[in-house]
Order: sequence, then structure tokens, then C-alpha cells
Amino acid sequence: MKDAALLKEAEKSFSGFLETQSLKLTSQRRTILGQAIEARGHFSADRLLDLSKKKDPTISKATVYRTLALLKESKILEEQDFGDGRKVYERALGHRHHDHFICIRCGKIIEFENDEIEKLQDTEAAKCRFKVVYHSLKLFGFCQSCS
Amino acid sequence: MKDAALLKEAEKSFSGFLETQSLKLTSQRRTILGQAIEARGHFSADRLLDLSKKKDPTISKATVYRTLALLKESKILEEQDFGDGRKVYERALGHRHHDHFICIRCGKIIEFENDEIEKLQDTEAAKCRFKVVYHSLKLFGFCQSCS
DNA sequence: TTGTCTGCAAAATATTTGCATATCA
DNA sequence: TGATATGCAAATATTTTGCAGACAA
Repeated sequence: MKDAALLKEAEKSFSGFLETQSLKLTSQRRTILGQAIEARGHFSADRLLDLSKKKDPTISKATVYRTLALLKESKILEEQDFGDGRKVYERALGHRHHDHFICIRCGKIIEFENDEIEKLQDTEAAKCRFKVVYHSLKLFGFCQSCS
Repeated sequence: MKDAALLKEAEKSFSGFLETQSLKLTSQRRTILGQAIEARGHFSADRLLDLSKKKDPTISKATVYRTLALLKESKILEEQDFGDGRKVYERALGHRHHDHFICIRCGKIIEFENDEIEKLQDTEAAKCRFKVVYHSLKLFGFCQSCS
């Protein structure tokens, strides 16, 4: 999907979500959403603030954090924690579920999907009578160029 | 293994580690190690500080954090992050590798082991020419009593 | 018009660090 | 004795919050 189409879909989705909560689509929220979609890959709150400020220098850190919470709630973004003490975000809308390799030398992140692992997780959960809502699988190590 | 035997093994392991690094086994480090082994389950730095202070009220936060780093390095403890913004620790010495279910209602943590999942992870890593050093698999959802 | 938002600065949370003094080996 | 460790307080880093004025519906 092209960026423009993606952004359009995201805006539609976000404004729909905001409406259901009686919240408003402000110019700041529009800008932040736009930059989050354009950012691609994984980005931190801080990076999103920088990107957003380039479009509108008056946007504040507080608004970015508050908007990130809404984008997460509306399932447009997903929050990840790669263990460096801060949260990062990635687009969830139109992006299939996947897990991550994280290179502990260069920081590169590689995505992968494996249905078999998912199935085994469900089997294991059933054994413990546990109902899985979401999961996080991270493989830390060395990527090809670092090993 | 009984607590006393476990503690003895941990002390032996820790003092061996400290020696190789030309570091000292101080009374504070001994106290903190003792409380970490007695704590069982998962505990935060803050909780370990509280426990340690009961044995020696002069122990400081800084020393607990510094000692936790050493206990992690020496493989006596393992660091976990269950996504609530702080790190928790669990004993690794004499404790087989396992993954976790985390109940998002009551916070209960259930451990599980699954060799098949581990194997599939390795297979998947090999496909990407990625060398896995350690991994983290967390299944979030509802435990039996919360669902 | 009115309830929601915003920017700002201050607060909260978890962890780390500089430094003078104390302690282990 | 000398290198390492400690406690304290201040510094970091990230995220959250209170508040008074601004804005969307």
C-alpha cells in the first residue's frame, strides 16, 4: 500500500476512534499521526516529537505522549519494548503480527512470522488454563553482519 | 534443594566470580545476595532494598543496584521486564530456563517450559542467519481465576 | 458555548553517577 | 597499604500530570 493511501486509511480509522470516545481530531493529532505513519519501522516518543516539530514547531512533548496513548488504544500503533529502558512504537494498522530479532551489537531489528510457534504457544497456554490476549517474543543475539 | 544449600552454592559462585574480577565480597554484598536467594520468585530492586534493609538498615539503594548488576553478570540472577516500567529479577542459578505467562488482571506470573518452541526459534533464527544468545517469550492474558 | 486540548513546567518513577569516606584483602 | 566499595545526594532519562488559556464541534 502506498504511503498516501495508508495515511488516508489511518486518518479514517483514527477519526472514527476519536468520535466513538467523544474526542477531537486536532491539528496536532493529525500532524503526529502523519509523522507516525511516515516514520516507518520502529521509533521512540522522542523521535516522533522531533519529526512532528519539523511540521509544527509548537507541538509539545506532552501532546506526543498523549497522542501515542490514543494511537495505541485505537490499534494504529503497537508498543514494543526492546529492553533499553524506553518504549518504541511501530505501525500495527495494515501490518501483520510478527516477532523480532534484536542484534545486541548493532541494534538492528529483524521481523519474522512463524505460525507454528504461535500454535505451540496456544497449546501451552491451554495446558495452564491461561487465556492469551497478546504476546511478545524477542530473540536477542547477533545479526549476520555482526557475528 | 534446601535454602541453606542453595545459599551456600550461590555464595560460592558469587565469591568465585568476584575473585576473577578482583572485586571484594563485602558484608553488604553478602546480605543482598542472601536476601535475593531468600526472596524467591520475582522481585524488584526496590523490594530487594527493603528486604536487605531489614538485615542491615544502612544498606543503600545505590549498593543494591550495583550488586544486582554483579549478580546478573555472574549468572546468579536473571533480569526480566514484564512491561510495567521496572525490571524484576529471578534466581537463575539452579533454575532451568523457562518462559512466562503474565496475568494482565491480577499480575500473577506462571512459568512454563517448551522445548519445541525453543527448537522452532532456532530454526527461524537460522533462516535469517541470526545467532540467538538469549530470548524472551511472554504471554500476556488472563489466568484461570481471572478469566 | 462547553467540554476537550494544548503547552509549559513541575512531578513522578526508576536507575545511575560523583565524591568523600570507609573497608576488604 | 592501596584498590575497591559504600552512602549520600544530585543527576539522568523517560514519562506523566496540574493548570490556565486555546480550540474544535
